[in-house]
Amino acid sequence: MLPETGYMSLLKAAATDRPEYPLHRFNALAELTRDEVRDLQALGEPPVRCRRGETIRTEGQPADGIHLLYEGWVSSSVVLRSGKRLIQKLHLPGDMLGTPSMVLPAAADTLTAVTGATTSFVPNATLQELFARRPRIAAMLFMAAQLERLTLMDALASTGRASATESMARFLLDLHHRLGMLGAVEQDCFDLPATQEMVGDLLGLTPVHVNRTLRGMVKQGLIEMKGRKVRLVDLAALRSLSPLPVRKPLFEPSWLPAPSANGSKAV
Amino acid sequence: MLPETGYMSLLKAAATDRPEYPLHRFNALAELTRDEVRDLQALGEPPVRCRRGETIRTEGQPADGIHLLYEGWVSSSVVLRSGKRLIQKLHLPGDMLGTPSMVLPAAADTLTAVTGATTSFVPNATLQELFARRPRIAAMLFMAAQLERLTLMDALASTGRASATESMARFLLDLHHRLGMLGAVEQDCFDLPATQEMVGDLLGLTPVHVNRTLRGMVKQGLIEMKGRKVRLVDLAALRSLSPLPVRKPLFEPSWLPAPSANGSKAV
DNA sequence: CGGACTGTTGAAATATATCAATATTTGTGG
DNA sequence: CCACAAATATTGATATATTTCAACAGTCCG
Repeated sequence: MLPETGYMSLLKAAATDRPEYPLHRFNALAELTRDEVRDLQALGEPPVRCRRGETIRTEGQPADGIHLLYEGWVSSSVVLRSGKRLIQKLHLPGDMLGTPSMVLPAAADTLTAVTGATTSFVPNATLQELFARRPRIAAMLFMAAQLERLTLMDALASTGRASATESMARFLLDLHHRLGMLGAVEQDCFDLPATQEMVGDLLGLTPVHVNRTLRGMVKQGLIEMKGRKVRLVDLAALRSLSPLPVRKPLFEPSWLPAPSANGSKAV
Repeated sequence: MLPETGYMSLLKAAATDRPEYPLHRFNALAELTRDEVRDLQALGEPPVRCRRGETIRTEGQPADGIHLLYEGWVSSSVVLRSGKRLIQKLHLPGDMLGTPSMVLPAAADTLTAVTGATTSFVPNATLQELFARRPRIAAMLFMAAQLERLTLMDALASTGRASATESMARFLLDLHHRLGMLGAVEQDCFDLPATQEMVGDLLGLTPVHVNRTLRGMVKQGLIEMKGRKVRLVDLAALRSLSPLPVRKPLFEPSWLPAPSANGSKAV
């Protein structure tokens, strides 16, 4: 019972000193009301901490909810029949993990902590309730799903059709952009906790070739690397290498429903 | 003004003799009430017919709505910076086209009719109203988006990481499955109106290599081809070639909201 | 301190792209 | 219905990016 006690104490600590769920993804879509913020912050169960390499959820397991990522990096991966692993996405804080599996009896992907990570579980029933009570948040979740589709479409465009260097450029620019929104980029320099093997599984390349590609880009003066820090030296050149430009989603789409009136009091 | 008259008469004809929008995608998720069916059938503007090769909507154009596909095949494509074209998906009847662009100021993809096709436009404002009025349909649309994400994830798994033959097997099995739901498959034989170049743009292969791959599969006895008809001769072998199994979505997920009570009268 | 990951580099093998030429099909106007 | 042009399919020879295999050097972490 020893592990249990550690887990319980962690839960207790989280309940009293709960970290904040980053809402920048929602804020990019619309200005949230105070009630909406409160609802979203209270959505999940108490956040749980897991260590690097730990599995949060395994492909094929029954899945009856999603996970909110509070802190850290988490990968979403699938194993192909050939035995190869495919990483579909590297999730950053603020992402909602595992939503595609909501329509399946079992989880479609495996969620693994790339760094230490804090996540919070949200049962499907809770989401159902939110959908019925807050049509505006429902619409935003729908839009978030469409944004994820766009991301996947762009990934599809870069993988297979583009050269290794082009794919890599896109990957680095995407991270640069997403980490930038979290304030984790300084002078175009950021932490890349993924191993080269992971990057390979993400881009559809051999780890060996990932290495050669990165070294080549360093030699060309496109990037600098030191340990697990990367600096994008020549952003312009990287952008012109990338098969697609980074997308700018629309701010406050006109067709969002009005905020619901039912909150703690007025709105 | 000549084209206008043709267009107008077509609209009028459609208004009186409107074709049905295939709802099998929704029916796979939940049993629709009569009111829901009525709402969905009345959702779009009068359907419009377009001919093979015609463009329904171009990438970069302002997009303030989506398209329901009533009949025919439509491709969704993007042009990369390199000039290469990427086809993201071949849409079949019942699909909703262009939803990812709802979160963007301009369309993310170009919609082109692969065969003659009938589509109906749905302004974003109409969808907004539906979201607010029918939370259950909103939830189903959300789930449909998640299903599309799964499809894209699988496509990502097959493109770039799998061999040409494996990708092709998956592509053919996917069509076999989707066309089957529409009743367009007889004895594992179906029409494939896409050119080999299109298939190449879809799988990330050269048209030349698409040809070699198909011919190879014929020689191996996996498939048969005659004109633009394909027959999947050895389904078992194709399935074991495919990098991922075809997914079976969950029927009637328990967390769907209850149908709204407001029907033909009150709102 | 040592063992296990992780990164780096080289040489050979291979799947796919590219270039090019010819056959076949499809669509269109007479 | 035919004839003709354009689009599409087919096949061969060669080029190339990436993989695979293999060996070794760092680096992390208990």
